[in-house]
Amino acid sequence: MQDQLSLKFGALSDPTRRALLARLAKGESSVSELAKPFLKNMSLPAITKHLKVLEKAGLILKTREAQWRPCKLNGAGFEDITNWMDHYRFFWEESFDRLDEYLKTLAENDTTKGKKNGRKKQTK
Amino acid sequence: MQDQLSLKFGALSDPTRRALLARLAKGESSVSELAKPFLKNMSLPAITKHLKVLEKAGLILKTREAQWRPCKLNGAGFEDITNWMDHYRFFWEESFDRLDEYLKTLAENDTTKGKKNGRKKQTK
DNA sequence: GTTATAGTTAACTATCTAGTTAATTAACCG
DNA sequence: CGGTTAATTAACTAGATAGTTAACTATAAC
Repeated sequence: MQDQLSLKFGALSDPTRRALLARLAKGESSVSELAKPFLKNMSLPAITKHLKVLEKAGLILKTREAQWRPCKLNGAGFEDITNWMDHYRFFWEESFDRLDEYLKTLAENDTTKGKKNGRKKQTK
Repeated sequence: MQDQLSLKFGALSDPTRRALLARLAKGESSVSELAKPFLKNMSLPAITKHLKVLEKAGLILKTREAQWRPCKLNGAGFEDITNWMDHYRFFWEESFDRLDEYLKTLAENDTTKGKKNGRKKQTK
């Protein structure tokens, strides 16, 4: 898995790494601070490795400050995956349209009028 | 790697699978038709496996028609990854803003000295 | 039924991944 | 200096992944 896009998607395919990113989305943080919530489930070297994967993928940046290694999100690192995703956004939205149509059909048989297209993200 | 999001990102972390999706974005296709461009580099069972990964991740749908197994994109399967990405879109866009500002700075003092904060990590 | 086409499954292998513990490097503190 | 804190590196392991070839299933076509 050598190309950047594969490295990035690969990096995102692990829940621990996604959780680390979520934490970093709230602000810069040191390795041990980042590790804290995970130390019940895994060791510090495991976190070091996860961070290295994220760094190689270009999703985070690591700097040095005394004995700490503050990490932060690398916003620019999300560009290419976002661009890739955008090619498929159409299909996803289309699937909403089809759902809309289906619901409208249901609604019609119900003598009720359709509500207007509530396309929303967040389904969590 | 069990959760859906991990399955999806994992599925996307392979260039062959992304190429298969790109092909399917142009329309439904059978397994051997999909496989054709890859048969110089890998066997048909390899493609069967890749398709299975994509199917398990919910990114494609496979049906039956006589002896063929037409595959197509599952638009709805892209929803959760798109939603996940949207949480980070802000950071990516922010990085554009910073770049803008930086370029503006350059433009202003054309005779400048050093770069203030070397962005390392290429974007390739 | 036999043969051809489309695709999957089985069995195996090499490499990668995600974790471990133990040892090591590096910076700071008194 | 010696000790503490922060983090990495090394060496190893279990299990997943991506590929192989060979054998199999299923539908169609004669």
